[in-house]
Amino acid sequence: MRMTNLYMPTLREVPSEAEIPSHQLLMRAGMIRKLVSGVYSYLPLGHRVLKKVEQIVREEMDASGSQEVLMSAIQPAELWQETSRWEDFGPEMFRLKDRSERQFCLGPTHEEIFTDLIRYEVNSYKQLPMNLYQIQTKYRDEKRPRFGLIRSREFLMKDAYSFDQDEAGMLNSYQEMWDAYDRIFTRLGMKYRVVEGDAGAMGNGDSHEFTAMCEVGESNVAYCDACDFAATDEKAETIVPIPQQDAEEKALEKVDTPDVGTIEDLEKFFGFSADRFMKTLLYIAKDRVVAACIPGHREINETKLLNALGIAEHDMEMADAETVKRVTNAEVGFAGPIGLDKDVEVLVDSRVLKMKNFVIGANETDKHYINANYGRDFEGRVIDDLLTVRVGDACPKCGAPLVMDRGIEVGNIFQLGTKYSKPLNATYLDQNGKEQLIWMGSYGVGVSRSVAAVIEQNHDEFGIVWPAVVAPFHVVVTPINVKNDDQRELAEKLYEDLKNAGVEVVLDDRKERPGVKFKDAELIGFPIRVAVGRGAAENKVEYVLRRDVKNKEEIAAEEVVARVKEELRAQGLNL
RNA sequence: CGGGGUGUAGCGCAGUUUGGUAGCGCAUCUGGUUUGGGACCAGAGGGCCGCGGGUUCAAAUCCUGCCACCCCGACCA
Repeated sequence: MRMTNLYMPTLREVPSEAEIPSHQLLMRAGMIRKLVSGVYSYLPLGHRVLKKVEQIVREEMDASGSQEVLMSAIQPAELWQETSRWEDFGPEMFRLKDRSERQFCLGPTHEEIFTDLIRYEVNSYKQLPMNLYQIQTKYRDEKRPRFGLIRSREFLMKDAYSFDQDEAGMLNSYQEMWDAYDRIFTRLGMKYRVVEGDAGAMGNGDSHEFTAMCEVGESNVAYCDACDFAATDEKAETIVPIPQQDAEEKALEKVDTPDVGTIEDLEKFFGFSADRFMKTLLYIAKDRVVAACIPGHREINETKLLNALGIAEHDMEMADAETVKRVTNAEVGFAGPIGLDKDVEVLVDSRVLKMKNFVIGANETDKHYINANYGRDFEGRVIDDLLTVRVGDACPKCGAPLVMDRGIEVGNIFQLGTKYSKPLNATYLDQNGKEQLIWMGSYGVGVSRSVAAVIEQNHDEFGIVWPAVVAPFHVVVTPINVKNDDQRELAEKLYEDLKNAGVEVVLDDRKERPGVKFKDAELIGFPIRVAVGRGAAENKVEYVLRRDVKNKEEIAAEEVVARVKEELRAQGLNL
């Protein structure tokens, strides 16, 4: 490709809307443009990268035995109503109606649609196991699209669904997908971790997330250096030590605590540390109010609370001040489990049961109880764990202190069990002629998100540093001065030679000064640059790797093709 | 959805306080010089100043309603 024919509008300045490196660089390198919030167009360079990531995913899925299909993005409401996810999925679903008012959505995921595809025609155990996948555009009306391709409302995803006879089969399929994902992200050159995840709206079995580690990531993962434990902060089980407690239960007593509403205030007021208090957090969950009681020195984990309540995220929010006043008869800051409005369900983190003689809100402005004790003074539904993990917490597996890091969730795998086959009645006849539910799994890779993740892990002050396997082109040939016949002719020759050798090469034939060409080449991130300049008359050119741009090597023109092929092979390309 | 902010040329911004010819840098076009790290000179094109109402002789500027976009918080591939 000649650069004069390539639509790659690069920008010198950073668009003000772009906050993180991948978004800024994708915009500046002329790879994407925003259409509306959370919706992007892919220009030629960006499209080539997207296709390459897609192809790596496709190859590894095919290698795993999964079969590619293509489903519509438009899905009828009826299928979603069968699993009751039409309501459960909530406002994130893009919904639309046809001319006769029939309801549809733009698919945010395809469990229902794939299950429907196989439910009438997979009838026998002989047809199982089966695994189908597609690489297709997904739609989610995110509350807050952000960070360019990382959180967009339209995105390219590979989604796969496995169908098995029983749990053992499902676990086997799950492992196969895990292995395939390891191969995919390894080929993409990613630094990633596989972490236990919370299944959320997808299912209720185990799930794992493949997280590309980087500073701007939106997921927090907790992991252990001493063993293989790793989980998202939503999922990670917390081990929370409760300090030595009083031996005897003391008498409950109401005390004045003027203007002492927060845990910090309480610590100052009583001179106790935060672990001597119990917080009572009020939430509105599907039109009712719930109270979550947790040790005062820890933070709640709303995902765990949602799971305990069995509701979806969009059905719960922190209670507003008005609601707090109504159920506690007090200003915000004095909520406690004693004397709360009787319709409020009280959930208690199990660690509270180990605490003795602690301080709680009295549901009366400027009053707290001291010496409160669970069981004697109040009760509630005890939940094992409602807390958010912290750096330094004991690893639930081995007890070593946990470490936390950020990352981008680029893939996930879910054990679905019969969550979808049951409501959709996807069954088969086993060897005994008995009808059985199909056991399912679902498996996602964020293809467009992976493009952004690769950039987050591979860039420098000058631009993108593409791994060759996903680079839009492998090589840029840069004649320094296109008016110089020697340079122009040698550059043209190298361009042809490289093309003939199967290398994806761009000839920067623009009438620009060298600085402009170098800046653009580094911004776009071609893995290899061959500059044809003053050495052209002697058949000498400059050979530079993007990942080591300061290191310039002068080589003979005859060596170029061999050197390029050698480098690209070393980076995992078949040439 | 709550809080904050911004909408002026393709990109980055000034101008709005105090109403009076719509500007600057980059990019683009023409001509010339230049050619190893985002050149220089001369000239040129490009604007529903987010949209609708209102006030005024006069609105980018004041009032008002709406919309879009961005950031922070809670959710996901």
